[in-house]
Amino acid sequence: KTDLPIFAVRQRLIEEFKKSETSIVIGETASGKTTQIPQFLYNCGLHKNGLIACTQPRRVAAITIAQRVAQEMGTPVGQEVGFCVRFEDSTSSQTRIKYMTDGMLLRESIGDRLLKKYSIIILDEAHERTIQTDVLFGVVKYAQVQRKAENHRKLRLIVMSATMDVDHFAKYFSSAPVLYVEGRLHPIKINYTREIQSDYIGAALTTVFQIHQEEPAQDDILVFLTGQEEIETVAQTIKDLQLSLPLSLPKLIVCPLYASLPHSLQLRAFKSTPADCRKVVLSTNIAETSVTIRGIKFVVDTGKVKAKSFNASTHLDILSVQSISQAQAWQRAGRAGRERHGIVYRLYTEAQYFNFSPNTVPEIQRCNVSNTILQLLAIGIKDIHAFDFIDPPSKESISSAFSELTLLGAVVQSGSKLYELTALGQKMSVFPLDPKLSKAIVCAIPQNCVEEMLSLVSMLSVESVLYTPQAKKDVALDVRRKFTSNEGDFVMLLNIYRAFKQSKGSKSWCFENYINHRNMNVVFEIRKQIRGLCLKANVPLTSNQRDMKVLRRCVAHALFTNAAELQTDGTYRAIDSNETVLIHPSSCLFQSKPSYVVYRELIHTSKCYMRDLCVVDPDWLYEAAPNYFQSKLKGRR
DNA sequence: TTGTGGTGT
Repeated sequence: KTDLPIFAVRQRLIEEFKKSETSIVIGETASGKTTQIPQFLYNCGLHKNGLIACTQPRRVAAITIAQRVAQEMGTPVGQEVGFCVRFEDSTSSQTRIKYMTDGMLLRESIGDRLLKKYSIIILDEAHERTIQTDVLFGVVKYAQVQRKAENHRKLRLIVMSATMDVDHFAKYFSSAPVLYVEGRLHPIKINYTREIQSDYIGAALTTVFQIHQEEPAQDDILVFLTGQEEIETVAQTIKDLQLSLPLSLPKLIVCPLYASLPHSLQLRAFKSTPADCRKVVLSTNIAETSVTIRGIKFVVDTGKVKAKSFNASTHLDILSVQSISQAQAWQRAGRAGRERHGIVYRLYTEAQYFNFSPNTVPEIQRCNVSNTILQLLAIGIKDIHAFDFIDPPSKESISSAFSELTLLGAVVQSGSKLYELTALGQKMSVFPLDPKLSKAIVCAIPQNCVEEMLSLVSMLSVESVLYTPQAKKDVALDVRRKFTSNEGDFVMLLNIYRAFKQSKGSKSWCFENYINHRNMNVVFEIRKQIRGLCLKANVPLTSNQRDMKVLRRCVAHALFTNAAELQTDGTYRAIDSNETVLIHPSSCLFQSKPSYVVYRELIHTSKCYMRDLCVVDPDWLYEAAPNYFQSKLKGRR
């Protein structure tokens, strides 16, 4: 390990850390900064017996890095070195170096805004600009100043990032010194197309076969595409085309890679390639940051990505194919040069590259921020407009969040631009859930159906638990028919949860019923966690197993802004936005036409569809928000 | 009559 480039600058880093309260460390992955810098600080006693936090955007990273560092220090995980992620905390009173997800540190700041148990906080992978890291920037900056003002122990901050946006970070952190650590990336040759490619999928196929015919086997290829369907189509095309190639060429092993692919199939992409074969990994942006594949020599970059954007006027999240940023293009290119020099084929011209925006728009400017705002208020930040965001969300996005939270009764306006948490909002902020789902739990308390609501909310908090492979679609739908309900998908989900519980979490039960076992286990974990939070908050764990009507009424009280009304032409009208919407064909209510429903979410594809529905009585909607519905219905023609 | 980039509490 001592041959890592970081050891060459160890002394200089330590001196700089001693000198300045805030430092910025720039270094590529594989520079060793994440594993070594916390150890340097610990070994020279700079933490003064407080905790050293090192935050990561991803759970897996927090866990595996902690394990590696513990091994290097020759101690079991959980003693001097530990990790803390949702559902799993390995730390003990001995722990001094704590790897944690940034979301976890943010949660802790609700209990102590000054984060007093930490003497050093390292924000790692800052260039990824997740919502949580962005909010933490403001929280730790405030904590540092305020701790000084209140004569608490000094808080030392270290921001670690790849080579992007350096000036932006330095400026935000009052011109903190920037320290560079050499990476270990091998040289990469970049090729652009000479002409603009109108068909990036066709261009990707051509490039893959060109590499395949000209380059030695064993040199694997990574292709960046935008989504599952595209990847499966390209995979099939490569397999088909391979049949017409000369037999003398090496065999192509095609490996799709995307997050919703079952784990066992994902693993194929990481297996080493047999001699005389070549691996082609067809991946979404999961291979940009979340996973690393060894042995990649060629990267084929289509320059496209599927990304979310938020429309504050319609309150809609839209997922669409967009051009990547220049920073993303370099991140992708870097995937080629990890073990030896690599070659990158960019399927766009150099002029197009210079037209890409230099940096990816931070997530906080692309998504609905209701949850973030609720969290900031819970931390104790009263004036959101004055909060020191490194890049603030748009005014429209913030006011859209406030109007949603006001409607839900979570906040009230207490000044021209000031908002306060209500008692309800306080209760809601206890749960690490979408605000509407937190409210559903609170609504269940007076109706005495808390246990059922915990199950439902947990089911609604994961990606779909239904597993419907295209080839076995009819069988899957048929075997799951026993769970469906004319009261809607919410009741169906509760039925599935109950059957899964009765099977004692059986994997074979899931297999037989076309249910995703991995996601069901997450449902169990979430339920256990929020049930624990209820106990801590003295929420009575009441149960009403039979009466689904009372459960649906609570749902109506919490999700009334997601209500839709049947129109005479058979379509629905979303009452909040007045848009025409349809029942998604995957819903168990697809064949029926209930007069009023609430939905979990809208997805905008070929049409605007409501996904996950619950049949409601319009009276329940009025009960929940009389003024809102009166004005909404007045506007009707 | 259909489709889900990736994370996280």
